[in-house]
Amino acid sequence: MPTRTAAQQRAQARAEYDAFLASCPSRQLLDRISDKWVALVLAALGSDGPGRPGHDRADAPPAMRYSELARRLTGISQKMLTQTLRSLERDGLVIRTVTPTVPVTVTYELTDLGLSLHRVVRGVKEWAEAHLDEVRASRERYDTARPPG
Amino acid sequence: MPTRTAAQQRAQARAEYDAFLASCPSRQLLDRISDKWVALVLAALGSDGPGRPGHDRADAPPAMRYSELARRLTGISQKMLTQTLRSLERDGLVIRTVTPTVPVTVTYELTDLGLSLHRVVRGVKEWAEAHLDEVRASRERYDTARPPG
DNA sequence: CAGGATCCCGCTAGATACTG
DNA sequence: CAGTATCTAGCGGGATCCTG
Repeated sequence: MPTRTAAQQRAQARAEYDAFLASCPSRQLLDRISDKWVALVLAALGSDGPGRPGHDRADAPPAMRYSELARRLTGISQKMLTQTLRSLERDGLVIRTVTPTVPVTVTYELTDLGLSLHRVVRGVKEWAEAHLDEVRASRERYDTARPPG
Repeated sequence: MPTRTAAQQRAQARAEYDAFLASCPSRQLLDRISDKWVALVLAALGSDGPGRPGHDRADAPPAMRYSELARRLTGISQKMLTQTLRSLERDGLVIRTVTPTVPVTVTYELTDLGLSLHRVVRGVKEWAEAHLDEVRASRERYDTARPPG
């Protein structure tokens, strides 16, 4: 009888990388994906169903145009949007498709790898939306307990 | 017959906040929790079981001392550790406990709210560790396809 | 339409020194 | 031990102008 379960062994076998260690390259990757714009872009590209009406296939991640993303992510600068999308493309999380119309049409869609990250990262956005009130209440308590001065 | 399922209605009812909107306060909260150090601190405080041996209760989130956290999160500066912990405390995600020994002992532990965030954020760290190889391969392909120059 | 290039400011993260 | 205080360099990120 083993001291570890099969699930634990699997988890450990996969974890040759440890983001707790500054020297581990997974630390830098964690830094990259722990980003507001990454979360929002992935959320936009991964959301299907009622939140995003009018897309073609119901089961596949919808492709979105650059301008669509820019409209969806209010307040993002074109620089940050482009930069984020390039980074995601380089990391294999999104596919960039250029259609030579005039003017040119560029669409972005999640890869399978990007979809897998979307599934975990969407939770962060949803958590923020769901628990904002509790966080605000806590801040108010904290700030009134020790007045800022 | 409703056009939306009960689950969809619930999700929408909760989502009075929308982080896609720059004006929505949940956007700022998303920005705060989309942070490398937040992810790592929560991961450290939330991890129980074989990853962190020697804690007292097996089911409760373990309390950790400041120095323990500093040792675990290699490369973090004391400034960032303190700052991150203060922010998490203010937001109601961790509890800071001061024990008047000499020298003083300070421990941190997750609140229920913090535990709920930990459950979603732990996935991000694990994703980075699990998929780093794929990301690296993608980067190499991308960079060789278009040489940096 | 979908960016590329450039300028520039602000704030943040790190290093260092000091303390109850 | 667990911080606080101060300084500074660096760069993240916005604004603006230009283009295939």
